[in-house]
Amino acid sequence: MTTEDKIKKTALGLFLEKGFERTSIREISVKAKINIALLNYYFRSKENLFNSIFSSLLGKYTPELNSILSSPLPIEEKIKLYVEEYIDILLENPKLTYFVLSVLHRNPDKITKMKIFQSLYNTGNFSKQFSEEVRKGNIKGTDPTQFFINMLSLITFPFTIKQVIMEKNKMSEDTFKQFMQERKNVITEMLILTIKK
Amino acid sequence: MTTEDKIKKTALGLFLEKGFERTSIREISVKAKINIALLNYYFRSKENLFNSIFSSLLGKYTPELNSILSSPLPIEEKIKLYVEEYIDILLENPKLTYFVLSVLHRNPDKITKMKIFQSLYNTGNFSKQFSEEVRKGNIKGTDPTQFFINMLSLITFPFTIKQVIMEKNKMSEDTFKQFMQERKNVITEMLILTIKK
DNA sequence: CCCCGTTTTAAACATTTGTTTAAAATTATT
DNA sequence: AATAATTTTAAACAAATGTTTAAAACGGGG
Repeated sequence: MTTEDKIKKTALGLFLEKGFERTSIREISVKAKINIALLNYYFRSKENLFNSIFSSLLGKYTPELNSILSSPLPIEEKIKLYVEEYIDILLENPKLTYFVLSVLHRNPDKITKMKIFQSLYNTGNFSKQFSEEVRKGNIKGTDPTQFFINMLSLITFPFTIKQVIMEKNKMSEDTFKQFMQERKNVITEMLILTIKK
Repeated sequence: MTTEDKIKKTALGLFLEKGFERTSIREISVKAKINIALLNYYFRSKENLFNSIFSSLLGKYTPELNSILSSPLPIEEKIKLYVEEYIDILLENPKLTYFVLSVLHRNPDKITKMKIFQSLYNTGNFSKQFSEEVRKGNIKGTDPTQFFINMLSLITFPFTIKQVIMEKNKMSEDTFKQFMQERKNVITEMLILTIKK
């Protein structure tokens, strides 16, 4: 593994675990067993390192989600696939949601500029299809924006309070995973129930 | 206003806006127009100041929400009231949800100890009533835990991505408020639809 | 008016932070 | 093998952080 990759991998782990400000570049360098100066040699700054990592991470997951949303599938299929895929991603990376939120709240002004962010909430195609189905009389006339936010909320929020859920319901890591697997159906059925005539 | 209150008020504003680590005690003291040392005179440390503020803030809102959950109202009424009250609280304090999440992720181990946290997710009474209604055959047999998390997700998550929602849909501050007002019905109807036989 | 507890002040403290420097080591090129 | 370019190193930098000190200012009660 190259030095650059060692840095990125170690830093990602720490950023996910402790957040940006609570992770020092010294901690990264010690854990990655490289000299501190290398951090500023490969990336120009801590901020830059973070952005690089953040983009890589989102770039790893967003294409799959977006391809579902922009596929030619019927809307109910699409919802089902999206929910399942998104939950699978978050089961693989449970801290992702809070990670994204923390970036959002640290740089509240930069949102517009970040393409990677827009691709995470790429509702354009979906909303169009949704409105079309409403027009055709196939589904109930709900606000597409409200609907999409419902879907996002139901999928992602539980992961931000994972510890609370586990604590409250005395779950192990495995039971939580199972809980989220069951949740795929809970969410899908709920969403489809809302739009079904 | 007493010095202590000036500190708490100023610090709360900054903590909400920029988070714990990005807010320095110097910034607080300058903005509150008090000497830095007073911060450690009244509260013993920055951490302590934060905890004090955090408890005050949650203590201001949780009782109302808990009184709804533990009231003798029928479950559908209860859901409606809870959704409305919670959204009203968050409209008044939109950063509250992320604020709580940031505490949760900064102190992932301390959760159990914090009583104030438990009172925020005080599902005991509600789940009991929910199961009872299922037993009586009044509502569909869904998992109360899943249901409560649905409710929490639908209510709180949109506030954590407020900027994204506003940006994406070109909303002003006022249209966002209106959007969340409409959302009260969206959520209530959705939740009741899920449990209605 | 003076004393005493409370409150406020200015200054300094030790650490930690991200970043830079300039030389050394390593690798690649001719 | 000699030179050039890249990578790594140890050390230092300035700035910012939370916290503490010890003296000063304040205010009410005897």
